[in-house]
Amino acid sequence: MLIQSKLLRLRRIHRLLPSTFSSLRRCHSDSPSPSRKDHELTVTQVVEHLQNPPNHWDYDTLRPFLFESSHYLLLITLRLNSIPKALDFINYLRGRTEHHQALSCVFEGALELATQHPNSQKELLMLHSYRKSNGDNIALTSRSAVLLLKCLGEAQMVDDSLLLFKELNSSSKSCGLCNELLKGLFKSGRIDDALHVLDEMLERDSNFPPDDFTGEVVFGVLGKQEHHGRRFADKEVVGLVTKLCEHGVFPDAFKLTQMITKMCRHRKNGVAWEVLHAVMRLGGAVAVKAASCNALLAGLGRERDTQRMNKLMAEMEEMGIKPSVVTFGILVNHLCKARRIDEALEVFDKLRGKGEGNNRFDVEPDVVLFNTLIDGLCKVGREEHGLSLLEKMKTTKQSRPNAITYNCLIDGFCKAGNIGKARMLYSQMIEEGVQPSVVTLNTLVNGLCKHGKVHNAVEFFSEMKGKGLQGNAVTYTALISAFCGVNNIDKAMQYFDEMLTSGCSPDAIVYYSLINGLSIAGRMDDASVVVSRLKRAGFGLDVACYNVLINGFCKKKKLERVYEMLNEMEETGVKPDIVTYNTLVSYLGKIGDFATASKVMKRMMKEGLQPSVVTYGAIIHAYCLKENVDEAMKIFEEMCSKSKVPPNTVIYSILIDALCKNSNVERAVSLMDDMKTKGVRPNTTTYNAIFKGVRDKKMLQKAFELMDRMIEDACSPDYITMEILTEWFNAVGEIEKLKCFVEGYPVSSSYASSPTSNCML
DNA sequence: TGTCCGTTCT
Repeated sequence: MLIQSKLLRLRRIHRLLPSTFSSLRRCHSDSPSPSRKDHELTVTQVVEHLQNPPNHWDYDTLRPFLFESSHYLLLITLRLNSIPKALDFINYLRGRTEHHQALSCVFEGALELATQHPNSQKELLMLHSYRKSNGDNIALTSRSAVLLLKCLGEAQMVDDSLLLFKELNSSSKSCGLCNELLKGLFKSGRIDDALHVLDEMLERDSNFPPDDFTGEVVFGVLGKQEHHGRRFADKEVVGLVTKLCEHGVFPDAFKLTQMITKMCRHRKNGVAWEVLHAVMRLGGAVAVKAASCNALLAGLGRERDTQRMNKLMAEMEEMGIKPSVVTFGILVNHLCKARRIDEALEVFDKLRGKGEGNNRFDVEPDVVLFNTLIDGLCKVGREEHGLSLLEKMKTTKQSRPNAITYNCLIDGFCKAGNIGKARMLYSQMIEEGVQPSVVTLNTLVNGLCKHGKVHNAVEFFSEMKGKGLQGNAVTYTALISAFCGVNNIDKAMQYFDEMLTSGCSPDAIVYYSLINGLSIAGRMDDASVVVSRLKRAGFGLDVACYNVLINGFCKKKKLERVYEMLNEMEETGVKPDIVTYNTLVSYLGKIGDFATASKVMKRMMKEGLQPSVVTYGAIIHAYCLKENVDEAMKIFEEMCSKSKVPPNTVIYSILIDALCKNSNVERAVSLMDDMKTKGVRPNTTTYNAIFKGVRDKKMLQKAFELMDRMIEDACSPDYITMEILTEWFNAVGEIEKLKCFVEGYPVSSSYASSPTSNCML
């Protein structure tokens, strides 16, 4: 750029009188024509004359020049080669001539000299101030205007720029000048002023229509991640792009992509859509490449807008915009996230030419595409298929498996409970020289934690730390949650401190997990301390976190803290959700405050939140606690017949428990049957409740039958189950059956004649 | 311009 403008300037001066300008002589070997030679002499004479102090200057000697071509004056000024001298010249002329054009030319010369000065910006600004305070009658040439605007723009002297622009008449305005002004205006965040200038440029009969540089400036601003000043309105963006394109000024592929990406990031898919389509409509496949379409496709994918994704794909095909491997990456990812994995595999096969027609897209799958598919397969529990793709990758040259490939598979096998295979894959990646990342670490730590192997997780983490791999907030979240889960709060706190001292930067989630753990453990004072630390770290609480705290304070019967939380939510604009209301209703029900509970529910409905199964559960539970099982059953019947929320396991469990306590075991048993027909799976709590009932009524055969059903339901007995059954079965001499049951064998007489032998299998 | 890990109440 700089070189280019210098060259332009030189060429301009060159055109005037090349051979007279010593610095140019070297690059201009033509011998000067005789007429030029004449002028050279006179110019040289004047320059020599002006070397005298100004009070010795003779106006008569100079006068002929003032009225000859203004180019000579510019040349003379340049040859003075001194800004103070040029200013002397201007001052001299200002007092003597009516010929304003002469002044303008000498001033232009002074500006040119300033641009060549080592400290050009300062010199130019000095000339600007000079003109502001002394030179009302120095009209600017268009060249002078450009030079001044450029320097004012760089100095962010926007108001001066605008004044200067206004003072120019239409004929001295040029596209280059407007571009300089625009650059300065955008740089200072003066969006409105810039749009005003653009309006002038984009007028139908504009004398200075936009050029490519205008486009570079405007599209650059529209694509920047952040800019000062106000944001552009959606309409302004679309209008600007459209109008520029109508003038034949198109964004390059990079800038268009950048613009679209930015709009999509700001959840403005609609604007991005219009912008891309404006460029497509006016510029076609020449102006729009796959990358820009991909940016929009990715945005649409994030919003799950399948319809418009399809439409855009069709348009690309129609216009001859060739999709790239990234296009397919986005498509496949979208299908995977929608759990439409088989369709994703179909797309994958198509581009590799396995489907009908050969490789009609001429696209080779890359690592990202493979990884996307493998992850998609793992997420729906098809890890084995994922493994086969891993093997396929190893046979290709351009898409060797990387850490992400292994991370997806390791996570898949962890989630499926196959920790052994996950660890094997880890060893395999090391063997193959694929460097594990912090995500690999986190995936394994989390997998181990989630399967009750917290100790192994800690061990693995230490091993990785030994290899120089630091954990991040995700690692610590997994460990903190795991230790809270086994009620080892001290260890959780210890890891939280380690995280802070190890220089790892925590995020909101890691705070949430600790607050959650502390609240469940009933350590509300500690939870409050972590909340204030979270706030000090610049984070805020989300609804889920408020819900956790409200629940914790409810359990501790600290109602004033509950209200404090609710007020804070209102102040910070965090809207209570159904969980918040359920927590409150549940608490009020438990303390028997039905009046307030019903008020809360009314408020909930007013906020547009419909009661959920948990809301019903809370009320049913409350009636059961009041030993009003009839009312509880009435609500239950209502749920079954009228409401849109069918009862779930928890609700059945509550009622079965209450009925048994009320000695209505028959009704409880019939509810168990009801669950079976309705397909609601009982859990251990349900069985524990009914076991207590049948034990109290000494219904031994029923107990055997239920034990078999419990095994069928893949529901394992816990220590409460054992407490209920052990003493009873001992007393009636059936302890062997209990042993079989614990090991997962059927016990009722309809199954095995010899339970003992069964147990030995 | 597309791929992987953590918190979420009743």
